[in-house]
Amino acid sequence: MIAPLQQALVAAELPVLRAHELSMWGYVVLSALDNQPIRTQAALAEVIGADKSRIIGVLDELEGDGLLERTRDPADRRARFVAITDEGRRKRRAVQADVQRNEERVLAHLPPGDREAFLRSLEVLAAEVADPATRAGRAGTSGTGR
Amino acid sequence: MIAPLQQALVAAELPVLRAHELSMWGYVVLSALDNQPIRTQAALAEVIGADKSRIIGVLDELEGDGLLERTRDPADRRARFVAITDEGRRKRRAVQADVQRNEERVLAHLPPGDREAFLRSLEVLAAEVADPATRAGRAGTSGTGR
DNA sequence: TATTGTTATACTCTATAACTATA
DNA sequence: TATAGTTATAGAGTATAACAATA
Repeated sequence: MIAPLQQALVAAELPVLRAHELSMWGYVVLSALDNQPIRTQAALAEVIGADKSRIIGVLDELEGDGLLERTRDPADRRARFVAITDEGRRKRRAVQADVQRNEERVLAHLPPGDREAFLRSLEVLAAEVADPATRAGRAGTSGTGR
Repeated sequence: MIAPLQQALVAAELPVLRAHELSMWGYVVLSALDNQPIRTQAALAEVIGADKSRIIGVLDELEGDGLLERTRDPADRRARFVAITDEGRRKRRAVQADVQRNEERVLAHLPPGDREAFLRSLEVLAAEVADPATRAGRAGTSGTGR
């Protein structure tokens, strides 16, 4: 049941992102950087659950649009700080507002009590899968195998 | 929040499917056929939200494993009936049992009330995205259904 | 030798467009 | 001409491997 739901949510959000000239991953990156400062690109990649090589084109584009800045770490000249700019923050929040409007429309037909419980449950479950150790022992869904 | 959740659920179910030597789409097809009889491959493809050309390899494999049968429609020799076999039904239900065990483990940490509301909401939302006409508030499918 | 960021390559899914055989 | 099923081709997205600079 979750699969078609996510599919529909993504489909509903794509036009919003396109209107702001932002890719899906671009939005994910800006959101991660707006939520907390992240030092290196590798750390950023891990936070958003992507491969480090996968976000490079995204970072190039965001930097070209002035939405973030990359600066070399003087202490370790291999690494690059990556930080969201004020303009990036503005754009991220504008997009987020539109996206949330979309989501509220989807949730509009749930009874208020169910709706609250649904969102609360989503947070619990998302935290659970993000870090299985946070909840009671060994959920065991982390076997990525490779 | 939904994206990583689905990702985790799929990741958790892949080993189950592999243990039963069944592909993701194979499971989807068997489930659709077990829920209701479907006449043509095109109709089946639409029910599961896939392109008609995409399920052919899946059907070939399922048929080779004796999990479903394809027979020509005598009235229209272009079309092929597609029906799940008893063995297919057995396999589908065995897999479903394992999959549900997985899902229950994920949901185990929700308070009972939230858990019920969560599943209830999922059903509402899934139906909503599957058939947007229901969004007007249980208007039913009285009229010309497409 | 190991690590950060980068580039290049290969693989998986998916969608689209031809092709056949019937109608 | 149109349709059901099939096959072939092309594209997006992703993962993996090789690479350069620095440690």
